[in-house]
Amino acid sequence: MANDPALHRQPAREPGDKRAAILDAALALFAERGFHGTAVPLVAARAGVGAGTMYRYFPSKEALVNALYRHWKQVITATMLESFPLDAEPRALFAEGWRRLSAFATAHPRAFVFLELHHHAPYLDEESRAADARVLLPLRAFVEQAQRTGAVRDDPPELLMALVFGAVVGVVRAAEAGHLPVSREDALARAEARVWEAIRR
Amino acid sequence: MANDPALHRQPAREPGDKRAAILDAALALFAERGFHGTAVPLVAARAGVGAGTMYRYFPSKEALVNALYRHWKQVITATMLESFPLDAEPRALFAEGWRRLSAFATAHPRAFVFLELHHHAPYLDEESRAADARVLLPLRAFVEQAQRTGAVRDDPPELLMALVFGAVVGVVRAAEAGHLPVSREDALARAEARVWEAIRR
DNA sequence: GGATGCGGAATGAACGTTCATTCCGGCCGG
DNA sequence: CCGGCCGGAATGAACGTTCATTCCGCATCC
Repeated sequence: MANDPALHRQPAREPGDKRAAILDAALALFAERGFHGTAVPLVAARAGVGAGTMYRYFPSKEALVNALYRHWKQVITATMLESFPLDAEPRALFAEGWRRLSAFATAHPRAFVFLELHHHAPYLDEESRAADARVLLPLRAFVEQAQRTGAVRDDPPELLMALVFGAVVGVVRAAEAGHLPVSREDALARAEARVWEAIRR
Repeated sequence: MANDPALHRQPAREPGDKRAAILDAALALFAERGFHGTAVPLVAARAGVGAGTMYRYFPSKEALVNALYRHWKQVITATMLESFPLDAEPRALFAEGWRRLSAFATAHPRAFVFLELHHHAPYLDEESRAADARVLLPLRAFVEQAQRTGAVRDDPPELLMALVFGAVVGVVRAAEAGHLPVSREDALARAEARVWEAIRR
């Protein structure tokens, strides 16, 4: 920002520098105050740019929130799916999936809250909505495979996924609010064992 | 609403009539679009009253959302706590608590979503925040009692509660979004058995 | 090598719109 | 008739967005 002397000594103007600053500021504010509760000039101030500069990088506030949503959805999708050990045992598969989701929530808590808060919001466009399916479909396939081997209960896969993901969100939000007497990592690790008991046969 | 001729022929003006209409309209709109995303004149139109009339019943938009929050928090608190069979077995206690929460979510799905969405929002006042503790503290006591009898795992009670409540929210939201191949009641009933497995010793 | 001027990025004051809130003329029950 | 309640037009503040202007690094020229 303006009080950073380095900016004056070394311009260090990499391209995308400000774009990243805007996305970062928008993530924090949208996660905390919601889309309608966040004024564009406020995002600009937090990003350390002028209000007009926002519109050099994003054509509108809606375009900004969509870009942000897609960016983090893409990160969480890659985190969950990249080189997943498909051939592992169901129990190990669940542990690995949980571990990856926990790692994302721990590394990027604001992004996790943001994605959860803006899920299916009316100002997200088709492309952003479609991004959801890209994670959910492979996950559903894992559940069905685990059910076929008899390791997981025969409830509807969507129900089990809603239950598991809901539990993760509940624990992360409680940790974020400071309601838990243990660290987020510790809480998520303990919850993993509990939730596996919920879905295993 | 405005196109109901009965309103003109028979005033049928019970006291609190319009107040209830306003609260009902606000519930639907706040649950769907959020606080900042909902314009006051829109609430008035949906309630079938003039924009100015809103301010005869609530001094401000903030006062309206606080009244709404407190009303439904009070309803869910009464639903959960009233004449609870304290002396029952832990398994039956859990079943009854789950049944009551499910009944509330089924009877008032918009209120359930609204309460969840506005939990700890910055425009809620101290009184509204304090209402939360009135449900959570007795529930925590139940968990601790069940842990003492050895029926429930010895994880932090807050963690178990976050996990259970998160799972309920996850299932309700999935049902609300039409993502489940079974009805909300059916989904919640199946999930009850699953979640008990998660927390029982 | 230093001065000059150019081009695009950045800026923030200003614009039209939308919002929460106020105000007032009319309407309805007594 | 009259008094209170009501509706919706009016109001000012705040919003998203635009645009005339400034700023800055670099190439060019003397």
